[in-house]
Amino acid sequence: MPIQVTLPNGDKKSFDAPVTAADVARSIGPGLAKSALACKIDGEARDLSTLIDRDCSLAIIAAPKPGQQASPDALYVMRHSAAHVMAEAIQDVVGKDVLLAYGPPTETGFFYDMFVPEGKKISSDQFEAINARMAEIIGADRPFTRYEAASEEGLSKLRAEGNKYKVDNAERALGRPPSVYTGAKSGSQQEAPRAGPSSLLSFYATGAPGKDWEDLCRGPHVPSTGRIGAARVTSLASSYWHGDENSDRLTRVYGTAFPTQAELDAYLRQLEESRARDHRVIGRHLRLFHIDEEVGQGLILWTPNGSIVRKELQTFIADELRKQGYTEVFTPHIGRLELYKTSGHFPYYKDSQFAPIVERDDLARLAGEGCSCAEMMRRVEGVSGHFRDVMNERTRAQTIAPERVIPDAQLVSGFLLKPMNCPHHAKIFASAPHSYRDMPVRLAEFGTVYRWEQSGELNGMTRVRGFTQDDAHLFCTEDQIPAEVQGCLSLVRVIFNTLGMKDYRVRVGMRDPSADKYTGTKENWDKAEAACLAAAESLGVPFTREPGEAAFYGPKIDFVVKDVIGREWQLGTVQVDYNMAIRFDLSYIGPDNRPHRPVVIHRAPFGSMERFCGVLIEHFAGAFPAWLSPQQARVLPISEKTNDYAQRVLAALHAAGVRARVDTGSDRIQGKIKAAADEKVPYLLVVGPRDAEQNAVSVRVRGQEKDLGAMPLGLFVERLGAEIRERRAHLSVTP
RNA sequence: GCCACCGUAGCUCAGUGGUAGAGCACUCCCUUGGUAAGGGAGAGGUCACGGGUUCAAGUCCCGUUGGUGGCUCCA
Repeated sequence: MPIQVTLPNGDKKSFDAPVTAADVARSIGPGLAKSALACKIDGEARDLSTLIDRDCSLAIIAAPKPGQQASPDALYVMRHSAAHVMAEAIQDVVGKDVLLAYGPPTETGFFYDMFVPEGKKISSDQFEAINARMAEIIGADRPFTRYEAASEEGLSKLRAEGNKYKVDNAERALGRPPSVYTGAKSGSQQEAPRAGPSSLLSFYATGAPGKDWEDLCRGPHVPSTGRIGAARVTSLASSYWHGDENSDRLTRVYGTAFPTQAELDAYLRQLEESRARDHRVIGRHLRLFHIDEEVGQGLILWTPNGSIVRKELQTFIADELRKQGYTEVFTPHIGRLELYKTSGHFPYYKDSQFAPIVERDDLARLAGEGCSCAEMMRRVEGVSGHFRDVMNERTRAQTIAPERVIPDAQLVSGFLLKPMNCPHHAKIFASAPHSYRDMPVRLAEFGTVYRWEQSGELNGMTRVRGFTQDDAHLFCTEDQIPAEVQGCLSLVRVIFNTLGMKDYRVRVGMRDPSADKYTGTKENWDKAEAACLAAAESLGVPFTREPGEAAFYGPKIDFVVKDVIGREWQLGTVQVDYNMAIRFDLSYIGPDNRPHRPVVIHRAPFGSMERFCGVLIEHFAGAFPAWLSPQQARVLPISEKTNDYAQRVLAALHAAGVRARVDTGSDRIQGKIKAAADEKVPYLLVVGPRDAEQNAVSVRVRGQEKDLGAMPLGLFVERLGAEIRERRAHLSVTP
C-alpha cells in the first residue's frame, strides 16, 4: 500500500515502502538532501532518520543557503544539538560527575542546567577550554544516533547512572508520578507532563551508542555534530530544578550556536554593542541620572543633564497635545485608599503596590486594642456593606466579593501612593457636568506613579519603582472611539518619526473569544476591536492580532519599537476602557437630555519618562540629536589669547537660547576636542585668532572626524537655532 | 522574593594576611597652541556597613545593605 507524503507547497509524493525523511529530501533534490537538518512530520519536529510508514505531511528543516538567514526551526534544532555538544565538552573539561538536568534551546541560543558536585565548579575561566573542546567535537562530525528503550529498561539504565534529574525527566515523559523529585511547593501544583505519555524513552548518542557520549533526549537533532556550524559557551547563571526554589540549585550554562562563524561573530559583536550602549553606563558617564541607595532602590534622581532631556521630551509632547485639543492637569502623588477600592486597583494589584499609609492615630488605636498585623490588614483592605451595594449596583454584578465586607466600625482608612493616574482624572471629569457637545474631554498629565517591583526585577531606568507616565485619559462617546484611537496613533507616529525610530510594529490585544472574564457587552467589544484594528491598519506598519491579550476592560494597542541595533522595546499603549466610567459612575448629558456613560481611552505613548529615556539613551548611544542634547555646542578657544572672543561667541549662542559652554582649560585644542567628543557634544566651535578676525567659528560636527571649515558666527547661530526649533533628528549645520 | 557573583579615590580598575595603588577626571605650575589626550606637581580613601577570627584583615568567617546576571521555552 503506497505511502503518500504531502509537502508544504501542496505537492504529494508516493512511496511504495516506508522511507526516511532523508530519503524524501533526496527524492526532492540533492541540494535539499545536503542542507537538510531535520524535518517536521505533521507539524512535529523529528529527525531526518525518522521512518515514515504512513500518510503524512512533511516539511524539511534545512540549513540556510549562504547569505540567507536561518529559519527559526533550523536554529532551534541546531542549538538543541549544540547543547549536547556543550554538555559533553563540560563533562570532559570539568568532570564526568557533573550531572545533566535540562538543556533546551532558547530564543538566542541554548542553556544546559547541571548539578555540579561539591568541591567542583564551572567557572568562566574554563570557557576557553570548553569552547576548544566543543570545536573538536563539531570538527569530528560524529553522527547524532537515536535509539529507543522500553520504559523499564530506560529507567533502570538512568538509575544506574545515578542521575536523578534524568530519571525524573524520564518519568515525566512516561506520564508517571515522579519518584525522585521532592521539591514541589505543594502536591497540587505538580505539573502534568505537557505531552501525552509515551511508552518509550529515547536517547541520543553523539557517535555510537554505548561507546560515545549520550543523553536522554526527546530530540530531534541534526544528523551530525559537523552540521552545527559555530557554537560557543557564553555565560553562567544559577537556576533551580524545575524552576522551583525549594528544589536543588543547579548551575545554568548558557551558550549559543549559529550556522556560520560569521553569524556567531556578528551576534557576539551585537552583545558587545549592547553592553557599550547600556543606559546605566552611559547615564553615569554623561551624568544623566543617579540612583542612590540611601534614596531607595528603583527611584530615579534626574540630574541636571538628564532633566534637560526629559524636559525637552515633555515640552515636545505637550506641544503636540495642545495641537490635538488636550488639556493639561496636575494631581497629587497620593490618594485615599477608598479611591483605589472604587477603581478596583486595590486590592487587585495589591502585591505590586506600596503598602497603604495608615494614619498615626489609627495605628495607635489599633495597637492599643492589641490588633495583630493580619487583623490590621484585614481592616484596611475591607469595605463597607454600603460600598458593596453601590459597586454591585453600578456594575450590575457581584463585583465586591462578600468576604471583603466588614462591619463599619472595624474599617480603617488610609492613603495609597498612586499606582495609576486614572482615578484622579476620573474625579476631575466627574467634578463638573458634561454635555455631549463638550466631548471628548482629554485630560493629560505627566503623572508620577509608584509600584512595588520585586528587587530582582529592578534595572536602571527601565524597571523602577517610581516613574512618570506621559499619561492621558480621553473621556469620549462610543461613536468617538475610532477617531480618538486614530488621534492617539497619529501622536505616536509623530513622536517616533521625530526621534528617528522608523522601525516599529503594533500589537492589537483582543479578547479571547472563549473566555468570559471581560466586562462590557459583546457589541461594544466588537466596535472597540474594530476601531483598534482599523486604526492599526491605517498606520501602515506591521501589526499583529493578539487574541487573549486584551485588558479585562477593553482592547489595547501596544507599540514595539526596534532600536538602531535591532533590539525591540515595548513602549506605550492605547487602551479602550468601558469599566472605569461605570465604577466611578461617570456620565455626560446626551442630545436626548439623559445621562450616558462615556468610554475612557487610556494612552501613554512613551509609557514612562524613565523607561523611554533609558531606551533613548541606548538608541542614540548617548549621542542625542541637538534639540535633546544637554549641551548643544561647545566653544573651544585655541589658546587663552582667544578666550575673550570665545566668550562673545558663547554670549551669542546663549542669546539665541542655545545650551552651550566654553572650554577655557589649559589643554591644547586636541585635548579639548577629545574631551568634548567623550561627552557627545553635537557641535564644537573652534575659535582662534583667524576666526576672531572674521567673526567666524570653525565647525566640527559630532561623528565627523574632521574640521569642516569656518562659517560666520551669525549664520551658525541661525542654522543651529532652526535645527533645534524643528527638532531635527540629525545634525545638519555645516559651513 | 530566591540563587550566584560583585562592592577599594568622582569614573575604570589593580592589590592571595604584614606601611592602601594606577590611569582618567579635579586643583595649581610650565607650555600660548589650528582639530580625537603637551609636560610637571598636588589634592583626593573609615577599602559598602556591622560583628568575628588573628600578633596583624581591603584580603579569612558571619550578618546587613546595595549592584549585576539569572530564576525552564515538553527530557
